[in-house]
Amino acid sequence: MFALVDCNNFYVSCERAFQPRLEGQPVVVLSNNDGCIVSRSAEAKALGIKMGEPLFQVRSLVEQHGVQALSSNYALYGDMSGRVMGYLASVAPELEIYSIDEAFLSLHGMERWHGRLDDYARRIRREVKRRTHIPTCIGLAPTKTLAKLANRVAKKDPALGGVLLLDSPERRQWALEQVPVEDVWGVGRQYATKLYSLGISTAAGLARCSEAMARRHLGGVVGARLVRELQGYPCHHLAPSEDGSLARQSIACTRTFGRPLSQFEDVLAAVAAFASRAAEKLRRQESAASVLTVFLSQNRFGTTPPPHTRSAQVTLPVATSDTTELVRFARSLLGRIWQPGSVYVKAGVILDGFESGEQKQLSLFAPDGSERTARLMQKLDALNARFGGNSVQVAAAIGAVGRQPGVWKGQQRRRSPAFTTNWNELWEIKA
DNA sequence: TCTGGGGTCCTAGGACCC
DNA sequence: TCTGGGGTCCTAGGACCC
Repeated sequence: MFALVDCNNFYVSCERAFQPRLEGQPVVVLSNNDGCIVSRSAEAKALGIKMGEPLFQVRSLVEQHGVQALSSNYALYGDMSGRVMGYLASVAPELEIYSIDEAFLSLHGMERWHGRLDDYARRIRREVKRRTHIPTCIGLAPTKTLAKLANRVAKKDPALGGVLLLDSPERRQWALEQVPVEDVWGVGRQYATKLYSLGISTAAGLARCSEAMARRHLGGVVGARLVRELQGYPCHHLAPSEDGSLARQSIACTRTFGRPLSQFEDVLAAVAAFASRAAEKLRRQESAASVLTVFLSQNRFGTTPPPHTRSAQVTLPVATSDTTELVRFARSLLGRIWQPGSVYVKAGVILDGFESGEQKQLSLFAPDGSERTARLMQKLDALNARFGGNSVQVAAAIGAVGRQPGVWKGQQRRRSPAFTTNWNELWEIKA
């Protein structure tokens, strides 16, 4: 039996955990540059504010109803996520951290120790709330896809008290009939449109599909597995994370600038900073990358024909996690795609092609100096961990001498304090 | 005026080989 | 003009996820 634990309105709930005045209020959390809505409280949803909607399009609604709009504070959310996941890791033998606010648990055979699994889930839910102030819903079912579906039903139906267990054919059928097909895990816009045109509008309808039909219309083997999972035959297993961290196969750092940029030095400073961040993440998971991509985008709104994203990629002679080296390659790739006179709104750096364990052995014989570099990078990470953010950077990330630094950075006018992660912004308890 | 930032997996098709 | 039948590896792009 799988359990999916999903935090409700996670970013908003994190903010509320430290700002009780937000309780009961319509609240939204905004994306980078305060651009789009990425998390909504129930009250904000009730006002008709949609997920992913640009703030400026709902400005009047926000003002009219006094919606609290907060800039995102990822240091806070990451820290809160760690607390929730840390507790969940203690309630089941295996945990797969699926995203910042969701985890799959394997509860196989746990009835023996904990009695009815839905009762056990209710206790977990209560305890997460008590420890972190984060509300959750829990779906329990024989497959991951059904656990997602159970979770979704539990979330929509208050009578269920946040927990739904699908342990009989009747319960399962009942739940499948509740859920529109577009809300099934793995069915996006394209597939939903296709399914509706085939007369399939609910999860129950999709579960009745033949394998041939699923293969034909839903991306081959992906669709076949999806239908099997809805029928109760597990095709996806748990990918447990040993220490709570996830080893990624690619690492990206991309941002929309605070304002459009046309000076090479300004964009270079951004790209160098992105490469540095990506290298940091890379070292944290003890990987080394052999493929580096840099891209630049122009404004994609209100222009015809749609403007391009230019990108360039290089395969490195030797996989590395050395910031200075990655920044050097990133700079040269940027030079390749840079077009003087163009105006750019966004850039990004992507690391790929991580080396495997055996390949890493070879680096023992890497050119002289690699060990020195490794020690330097350790010190760099330690300093930045201790003094915060970007205390120590490579020069290119700061920008040319005499230029204003970080002009690519956006504004976060509505950010809450970093209650848990910054000494200067600790939560104050007034006596 | 203002429009996010990460990730995953799979497939098709081309290059290349025998 | 006719011009096999495999196999592998790689990449670009599409679809999905939160």
